[in-house]
Amino acid sequence: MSKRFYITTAIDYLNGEPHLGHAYEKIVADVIARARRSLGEEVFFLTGLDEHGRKVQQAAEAQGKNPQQYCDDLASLWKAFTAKLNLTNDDFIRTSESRHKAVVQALLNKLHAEGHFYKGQYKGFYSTSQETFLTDKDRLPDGTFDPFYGEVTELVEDNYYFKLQPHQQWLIDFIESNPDFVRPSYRRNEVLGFLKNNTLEDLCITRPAARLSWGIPVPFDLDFVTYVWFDALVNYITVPAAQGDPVTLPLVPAQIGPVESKIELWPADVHLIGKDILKFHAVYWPIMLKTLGQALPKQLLVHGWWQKDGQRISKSAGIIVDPVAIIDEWGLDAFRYYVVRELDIGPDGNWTDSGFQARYHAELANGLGNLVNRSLSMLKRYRNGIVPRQSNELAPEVETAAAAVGKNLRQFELQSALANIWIVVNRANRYVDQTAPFKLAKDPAQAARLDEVLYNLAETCRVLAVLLWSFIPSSAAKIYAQLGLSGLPDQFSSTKWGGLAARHTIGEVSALFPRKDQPPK
RNA sequence: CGCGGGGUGGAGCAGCUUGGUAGCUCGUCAGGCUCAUAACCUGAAGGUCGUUGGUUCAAAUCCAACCCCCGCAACCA
Repeated sequence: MSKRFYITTAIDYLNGEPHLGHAYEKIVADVIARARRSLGEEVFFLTGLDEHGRKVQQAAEAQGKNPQQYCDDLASLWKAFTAKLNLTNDDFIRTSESRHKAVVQALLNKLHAEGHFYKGQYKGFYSTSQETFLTDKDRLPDGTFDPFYGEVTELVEDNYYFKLQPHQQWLIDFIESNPDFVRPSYRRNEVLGFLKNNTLEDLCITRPAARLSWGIPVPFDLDFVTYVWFDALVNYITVPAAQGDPVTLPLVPAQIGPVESKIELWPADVHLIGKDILKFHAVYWPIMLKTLGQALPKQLLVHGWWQKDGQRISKSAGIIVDPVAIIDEWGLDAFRYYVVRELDIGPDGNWTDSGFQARYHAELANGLGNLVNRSLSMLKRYRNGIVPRQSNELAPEVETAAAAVGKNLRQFELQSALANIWIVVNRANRYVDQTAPFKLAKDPAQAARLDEVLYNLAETCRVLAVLLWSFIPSSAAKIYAQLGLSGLPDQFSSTKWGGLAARHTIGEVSALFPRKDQPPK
């Protein structure tokens, strides 16, 4: 068995409900995963939750729950959300799971034994009421701390530190010699700029258990729990280990569950992350992996943030986009389509309700939906839904576009892929006008020509379903069903022209994306 | 001299890596069509591509300087 294409998302910190940003990242990952499978690769898609840390502990206490119970309750909500998004993840990691603890502890022991850690003192200003350290950035203009923090005292505590400084130079060299390691390139420049202009400070990888109990105990010193970021990053390798990936076995001497599969995953092909956590993934994670003797991930794909109406998303200010509400009103595929079409992977984007509705109507309803509807309706009406013999008039253009889409998908250019798909949609709509099948139908002498036109339209719809599969799978499946085809349009190779057989009978026709000119309420 | 992102017809964006008729969606105006989800198609108006200078036969695209906007505490991808 060969190594699978392994793609991960960031694991979401469990202190609230999923919002637009979470949904976006997961959908992008899912589109990439589906596309790779469609292109014939074996894929493993991982997402999950980051559950440890002070904020979770506090939130649990506020609700009178123990942290595990609090996490279990919220985790079921988040898992339901992945289903809501129709994600095809192959596993779902939770950092409070025993398999994860086992791996984190094994890695800590290994690194400790090899001398990568040392015990040192941390000195800082500590707010007892908020249970947090403050820095100079937290000071008010007059130098004091906000009364919100209560009594602030200078506190000294022991912690374990991970030596990073020895790793700075090779990491710079690695990033410079691997231009695709961080994408887009401006994010790569950002990391290089940081590494070249700063001396790496050692990473504090523990917290005193007396102060923070909700974490993974440090196996060689039970007075401490693991720092959440060290804990969280390891998730990417926990799952390969749990799946029996041979290259991770040296890290986990103890078996951590049923390991019959031996799926080869590591190194990850893509870590899809937000721009805010780039440093953890581009600096700390590579160093951790290198010291563990593991290969580095092939690529960090860094996406931007969404704004809403030009303003930063903010729960406290009520500036939010609730993905569940949008999906319930407009359908999942409309949501999946919009976020991928509107925002390229990299820049920040801006959600507006009017922009969403404009794309829904112009591109999904009027463009794609109407094309399928008019094409198949005419086939139904003029030929009783029976596919005429093959005609290749649109084949060259459709195949050219399909090739471009295939290339886009391989390179994670999802926005461009959709643009190329819509070239086909627009071409086919123009074709209807140019050939006017509704006029041909009135003239018995034009029957052969009408057959040609109807075949080209139906076959174009079929190819569109295959091209659209990764993005809007339910709608792509609906197109296949309306064409009377069994199975799913999930193999890119079937974009090859001529898949519809003569004399095949299509299914029932209905609107894919109904217009909503009078929005409810 | 902190770091980064951005400034393209009325709105929102793509194009810039690998210089060579400025493209997309919406909106506006005029026309066509009637198969289809008041959908589709055609044409038109509208841009000194932030400013200035440079490289070049040729720059939105490369280089330099400058101007303006946004993000970099927390909730948060």
